[in-house]
Amino acid sequence: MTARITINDVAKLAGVSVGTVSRVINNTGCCHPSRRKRIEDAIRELNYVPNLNARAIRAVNSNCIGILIEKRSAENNFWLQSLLQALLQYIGRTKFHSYIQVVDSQADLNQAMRLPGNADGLILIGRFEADFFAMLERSFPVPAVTYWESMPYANGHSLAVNLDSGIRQLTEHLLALGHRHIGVVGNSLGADAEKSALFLRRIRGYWPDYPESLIACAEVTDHYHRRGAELTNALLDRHPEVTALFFLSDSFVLGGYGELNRRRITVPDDINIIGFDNSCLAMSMVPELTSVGFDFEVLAAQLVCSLIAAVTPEIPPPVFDAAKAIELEFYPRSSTRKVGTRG
Amino acid sequence: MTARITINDVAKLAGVSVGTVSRVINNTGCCHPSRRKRIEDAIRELNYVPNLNARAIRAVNSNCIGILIEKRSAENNFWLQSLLQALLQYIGRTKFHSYIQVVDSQADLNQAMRLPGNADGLILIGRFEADFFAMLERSFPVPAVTYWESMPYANGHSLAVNLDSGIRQLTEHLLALGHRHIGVVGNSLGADAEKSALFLRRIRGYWPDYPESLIACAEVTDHYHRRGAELTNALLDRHPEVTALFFLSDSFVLGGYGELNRRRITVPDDINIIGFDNSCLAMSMVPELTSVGFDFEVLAAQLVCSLIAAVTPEIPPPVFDAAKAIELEFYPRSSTRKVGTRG
DNA sequence: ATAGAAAATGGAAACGATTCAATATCGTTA
DNA sequence: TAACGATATTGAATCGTTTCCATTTTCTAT
Repeated sequence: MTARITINDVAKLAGVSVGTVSRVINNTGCCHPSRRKRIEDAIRELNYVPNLNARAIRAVNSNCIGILIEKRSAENNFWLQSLLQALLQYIGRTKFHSYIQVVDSQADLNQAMRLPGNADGLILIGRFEADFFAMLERSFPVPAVTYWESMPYANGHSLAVNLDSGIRQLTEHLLALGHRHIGVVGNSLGADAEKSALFLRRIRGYWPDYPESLIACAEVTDHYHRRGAELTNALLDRHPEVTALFFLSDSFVLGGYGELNRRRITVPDDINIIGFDNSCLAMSMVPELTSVGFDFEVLAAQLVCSLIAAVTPEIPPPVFDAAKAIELEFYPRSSTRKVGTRG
Repeated sequence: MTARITINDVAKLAGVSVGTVSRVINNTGCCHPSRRKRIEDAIRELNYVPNLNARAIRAVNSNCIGILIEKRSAENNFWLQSLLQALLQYIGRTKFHSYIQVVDSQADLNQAMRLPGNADGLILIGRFEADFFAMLERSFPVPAVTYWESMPYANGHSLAVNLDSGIRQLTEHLLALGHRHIGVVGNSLGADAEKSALFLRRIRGYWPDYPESLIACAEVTDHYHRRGAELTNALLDRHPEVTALFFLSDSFVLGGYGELNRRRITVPDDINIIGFDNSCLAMSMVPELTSVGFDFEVLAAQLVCSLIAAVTPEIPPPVFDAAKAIELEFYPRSSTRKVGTRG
């Protein structure tokens, strides 16, 4: 385990001072071309890589974005992977680098001591406790962004989400295909509650008699798959006439799908299904799942852009207008089809 | 954006020197109880959090484990999430903290400049190019562990995997249930090739006439789900007599499952299916997927323990014998059942 | 009460980078 | 050629921490 190569080694080999090397690396100030070449050669020859820790201590900004994921959000969901991928890809196109950290917002805040805290700004994914924000504000006073849930945090900025327009698109899609008996399977907690309420209001606008019993929601905190199967089972017993199922979270889809297979009900021939989240599951299933959800590339771009804007006030305004609400996109795929038609 | 609180602030408030504060925080050396309490109070009052960057520069070890994920492995697979979760959980029980970084092993190695490189050791997930190891060896001379694939890297250590014993368990399970016509769906590239070869050898031990046409493998680099459906389709056309399907990677399961649904073939009543990887998909499907794969908690423990052992030679030998090959576990679930029985 | 050992503490160097003030170099013009 | 401004470069201070060494305090045993 040889010693790590430092900027001093480079300076010595190139026969210049460390300050000059630093300036060449960061492209700040000028440098004589011949000298610059000598330094760059030395860097290449030694395989020098700057120590980002040392840089982060001294420099005003570390060019690092921290991605904090709430622990529970890291479990039992299929969209996280897609979002992370999009975030990392977008960050990769900027001058920033990033690290990911999973934090347990409920646990003893002492564990927060483990936060590297060298980031210029934070992207928060999932729902954090208020205590956590308080700790963040005191101990890591850097800008932060999230979406959906607002942040009780001075340096925090939350992107608004236009949930209702997504629900509207979905409702209109199903109605346009000729569906009337649309069942809903989901959680009665958290975001799902908001979704089902919006859906109910929407569909009653078209069909005032839509019965609440078509909505099969229960309090679910784990075993989403199994509960998805159970809820689907109960719903189909209660309303055998349903022609479409709306799963409020993709986590419920697999269970519901299994129940359909058990009953030898085929998608989309016998029944249409639609998900929510646009997770990787939606694209991986066969037939592919029609879904409402974020365009993760857009969401990632929004989050990163508005964070960078907050971190470096001198840069021009971000590509995306952070003040504008994020729209949910509608992704029609092969799990929905006009009623009565066959593939 | 107030200034960050440093160890100096704590020392001033507690009326001691920074050295003493540092010693109290790190529990190194002794400290008078009354003074210790005063310091701890000051830390609490100021919400002081040590700057891990500064620590990492000075200290011989940063108590940080870097998790490097090869980019392609982060896409289109369902086991990564389970493994990461297990890794983070296990690391959380040690004195180490961690960061995750997705690196594109194929991209210009300049992007490697973005590696924080403050880690005491690295856990590598996925298949990296040889160039990457060379870069790692020169620029980040810290111990690293991975599994399955061996590492052409001086400081690297790869845990061996006993693939064959996992295949044996699976084969014996299916034969014990009465299956003879077992179809295989998977990739003809990479690890899947190894798996199918081992399976073929195994099953011919019991059933010498097992025809190679039951193995439906093709070169797949993306759209695993769709290819899974296509391969399953072709296989069922060719061999309508199959009573069990072995999916070499869980990525193929969703597509295959969709094809079964389309044909109104029910699992496990009409056909049994078995996966490989023990991904979160296996537990999320209904019926739950019988699978062969790593017990991710064990794998995570092995990886972390052997890395920690490499990082701190003075600690007692790890809980797990790093020299011993990792066994694949067999997880019987409800997607397999004795032939001819009904639920 | 006191010597000596043990424990606790303070002060300063060091880690590897950036950055700023001071200095050196260069090219241009009077 | 000397003076000047512009540009390059150096050297040192600095960031927040750990760690070493010297010093002071406390404890124990005579």
